[in-house]
Amino acid sequence: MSETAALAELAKRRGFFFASNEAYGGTAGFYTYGPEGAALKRNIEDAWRDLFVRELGNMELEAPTVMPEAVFEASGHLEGFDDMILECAECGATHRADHLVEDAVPDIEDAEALGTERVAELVAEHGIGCPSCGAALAEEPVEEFNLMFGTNIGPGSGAPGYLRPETAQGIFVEFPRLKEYARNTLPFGVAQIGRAYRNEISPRRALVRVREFTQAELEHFIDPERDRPPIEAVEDVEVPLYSASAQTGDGDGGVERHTVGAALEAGPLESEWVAYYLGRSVEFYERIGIDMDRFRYRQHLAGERAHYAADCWDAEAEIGGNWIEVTGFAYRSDYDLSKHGEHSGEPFTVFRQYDEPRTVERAVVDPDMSYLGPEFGEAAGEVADALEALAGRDRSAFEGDSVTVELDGETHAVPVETTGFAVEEQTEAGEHITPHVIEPSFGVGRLVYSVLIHAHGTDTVDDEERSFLELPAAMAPTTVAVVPLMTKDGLDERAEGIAARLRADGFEVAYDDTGNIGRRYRRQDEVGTPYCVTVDYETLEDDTVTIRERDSTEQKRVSADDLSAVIRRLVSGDALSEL
RNA sequence: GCGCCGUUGGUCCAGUGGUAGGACAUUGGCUUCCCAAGCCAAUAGCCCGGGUUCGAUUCCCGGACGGCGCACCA
Repeated sequence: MSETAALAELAKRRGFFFASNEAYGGTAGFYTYGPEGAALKRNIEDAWRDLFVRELGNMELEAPTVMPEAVFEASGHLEGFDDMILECAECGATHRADHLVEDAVPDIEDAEALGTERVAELVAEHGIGCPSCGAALAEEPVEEFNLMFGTNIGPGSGAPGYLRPETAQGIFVEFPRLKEYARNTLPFGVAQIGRAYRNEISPRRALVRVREFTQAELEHFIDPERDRPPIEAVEDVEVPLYSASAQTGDGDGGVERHTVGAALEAGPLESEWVAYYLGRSVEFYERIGIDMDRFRYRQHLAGERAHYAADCWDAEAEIGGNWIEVTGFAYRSDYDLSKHGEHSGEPFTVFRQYDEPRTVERAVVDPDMSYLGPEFGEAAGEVADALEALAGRDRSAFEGDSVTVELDGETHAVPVETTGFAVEEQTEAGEHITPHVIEPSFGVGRLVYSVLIHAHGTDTVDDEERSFLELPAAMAPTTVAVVPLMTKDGLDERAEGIAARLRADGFEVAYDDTGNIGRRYRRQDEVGTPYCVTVDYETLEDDTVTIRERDSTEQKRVSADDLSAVIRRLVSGDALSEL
């Protein structure tokens, strides 16, 4: 059985994840995390939060999943997530109509912007045929397919809304308030863990491509001219880089390991900020249990990156022979905030003070409206505006006795003394800038899946095959299982007492007294429980128990009183053999 | 979305035009002083709809779901 098939079987049987709504035939693209999976996912999210929110000093928010249409008009999703689909009546294949037109007509590069009707006309005019079977497509309608789930906000159909296709917009749209919260000072980072929705044409491969998924995103707002990441914190971190040139065959074609510092100096890393987060993320992947030998950072190819992304890398994990994207690291520049600023009319900017206030000379006017009014009638206001504009661009026009402005092809002469023209010195403390954004965007479901695939293994213990999940102790759904050797002579009562105490001390504890002891160990191995505590006859004599380690199957006897402290040490990384 | 293949207890599979069988798992009992052991018993299934047929889990059509390929993946 392939590793993906083996994991799918395990995931279903042991409650990690499974297709949703199976009682009703199932719904493609939706998965339910079972008890083990929900716990693992939560632990991974907490690890992410611990690093990207707490340790890096960022803030976290929680925004709605439904947003009004205007947000996606601004973000570009309404247009950009909309595909033009054209179906061939002959063979039934569907094609991107805009791509067909772009391929067939040399001077058209963005057919999508032309609209469906025009694209349909172009298909007919150029006699474009079906790439699959060659049949003429002239009679086929070009249809829109939007990857966003639409809904209505409020009764009726008055206010269209969409389920967000990425969590990021929930942060961007709140920027004006968030910058207030951040006391108008850059840089600051805002994180969010939440659901996003895409009505994928073809959901595939378990948790890899689904229609509802969890993202953990950080939007780090910076002043592109002044802010630098604390790169020294990560410059010695080694990162496996799969550069664009390696992918296109210019390089040696493989993954190269560099330190962040070296890769910034000599390439292929370009942006310090992206490099910083690549370096930071290594620790995260290691902590959650990604096998770093099956992991790489892949640089986007030139044609692959979004038009606003200056430097873009994906973190990819190898699963069943395929590389899947688990994180996108993008330098989004000021694209998102600028768009929301333009569309909303609100200031998506931060005031940046100059080091020293600057004194600038500025030509101003203060027209005497009691003259302009009677003289120019209803055009007076426009004349005044024209004077102000003229003062800004050509103060020499005000040197004579009269100044001439042109309005709708008509020239108007205005006596200079009525314009209130003056050159003033003004002090400017700073300017409004639109912050740039660095966005590490993690797909939580894909991380859960990668961690499970990488952790899943089999070995042989006492001639029996064993299936186990080598999860980091801190990620495991259950930290410790308490098992009595026998369910008699009071061993089980004693074990229940120990389990209760461990629970009171804050551990995720399982208690199991069914079947023989080996079976119970294997059960815990299979869901990744790192430690089993066994209560045996010696426990009754001297109050000691054994701790069994999942990975080595080795055991060590410790005092029941020390149990919580010992397990705490083990979870934080101490080895059982060194206790 | 298209094409090919598939869908049988919880899981993995066998099988059949006369409504099914195994393995593992699960539960209970016995046994057992540390790694899925053994014995006994129990629970539990033919994806959905329509058609053909005396009778369909089996054949045909459609749908849902899954795997792979193509397309798609701002």
